[in-house]
Amino acid sequence: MSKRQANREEVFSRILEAAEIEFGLKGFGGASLQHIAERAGLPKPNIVYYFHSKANLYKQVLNNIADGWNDLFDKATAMDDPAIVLDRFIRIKLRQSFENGRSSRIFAQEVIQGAHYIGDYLKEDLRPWLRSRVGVIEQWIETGKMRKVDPVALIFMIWSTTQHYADFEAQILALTGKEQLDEADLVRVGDTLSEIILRGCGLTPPVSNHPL
Amino acid sequence: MSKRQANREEVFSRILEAAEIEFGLKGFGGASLQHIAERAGLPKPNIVYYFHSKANLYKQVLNNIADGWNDLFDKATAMDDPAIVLDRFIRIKLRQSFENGRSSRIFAQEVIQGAHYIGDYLKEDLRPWLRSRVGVIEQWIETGKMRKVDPVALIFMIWSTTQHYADFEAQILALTGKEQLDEADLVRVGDTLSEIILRGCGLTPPVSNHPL
DNA sequence: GTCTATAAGCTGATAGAC
DNA sequence: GTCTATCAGCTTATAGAC
Repeated sequence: MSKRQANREEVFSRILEAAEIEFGLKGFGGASLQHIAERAGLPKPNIVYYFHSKANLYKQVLNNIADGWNDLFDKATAMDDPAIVLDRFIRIKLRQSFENGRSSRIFAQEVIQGAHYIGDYLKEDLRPWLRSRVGVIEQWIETGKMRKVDPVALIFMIWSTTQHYADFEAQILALTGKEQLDEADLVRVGDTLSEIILRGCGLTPPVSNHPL
Repeated sequence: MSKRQANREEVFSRILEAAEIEFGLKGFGGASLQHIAERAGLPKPNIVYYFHSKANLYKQVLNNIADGWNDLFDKATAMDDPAIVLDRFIRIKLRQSFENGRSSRIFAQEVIQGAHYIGDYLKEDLRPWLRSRVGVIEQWIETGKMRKVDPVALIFMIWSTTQHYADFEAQILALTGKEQLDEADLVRVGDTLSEIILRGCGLTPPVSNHPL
């Protein structure tokens, strides 16, 4: 790779990171190329030169986020133990919320505002993923491995409870008086969520509650 | 009340409703007084005349939303049956999400963007409310009425799972292929959430599962 | 390829006529 | 009290120098 290409990629990722921060703080409409450029340490027109338009830069940011979301739950089959799979799924999702809240907040704002830029991803990628995971849960129920619950509502439940700690971080900090959430919070919340949801599904939580 | 005052109040509420819609769709930064004025059927300067500034109009909208959030859980005491109280709390919250999602989405965007305009409400109103509800749950646990769980994490769990159906409505519709959520969905999701959370707390869900 | 300069339009807010 | 006309500043995006 030439020096020029290396520099080009470095500029690309610097802009993307600056854009991620600004879009996360103010949403698509509230963010401006001006502030993104300042944060990236570049003249404003360079942003447009590299990404053609604000909307396109936003799409790139959204794509980057969606790419990083491959969960362990992906590979689970009807053969696996639902208690272990769901416990891990909850704790991994929760850790992602604690450690990379910005991505979750950008995605949340995009969905709240109607999912106009990400609608295709939801219908073409996430929807098949959901259907296949619902199939696994239905098999767990049919084979008596867990209590009969609505699989879609269960998955939405795990998503919402874990993402809450990223999306509503400001509210949680204001309510608890903390300056930031720490590893102890992660373990405590993970234990609570895992125990309630697993017991609610008629499962026994795994003995070793590693926070992962 | 004079005719003039009546008209004044009607204009006030018309602007507030238009603002609620625009802020809900695009967030504070993305919404413009121009579009709010057009939606309200008024010239743009009238918005500023009535509400002094965009930020103030936004605060008024936020205040209106917070005022409407007094739950039945407010009046619960350690004497009450946690199964009945929590079941009702979940179903009322869920119905609010189904029927008035716009309010939830405005509030969610405000919190995601840092809760700068609503920070005082969180610290001065919602925080004491949370502390008092945590106290009730702790007494339920101490008197053996329910299993020991982290009370704060439990309340966040109920908030997040119910608000999810308002805030992430676009995602849910895209994933399920529905055009809108209906009464049957409300009952089905309410049953699932109530059963999982109550069983997870060592409680037996109430026999009659009214959606309220 | 990367920058400066600038265009064309929209922003929140105001001044002043009626 | 309500409107028209307008302000200065910021928005995205482009044209053209280097």
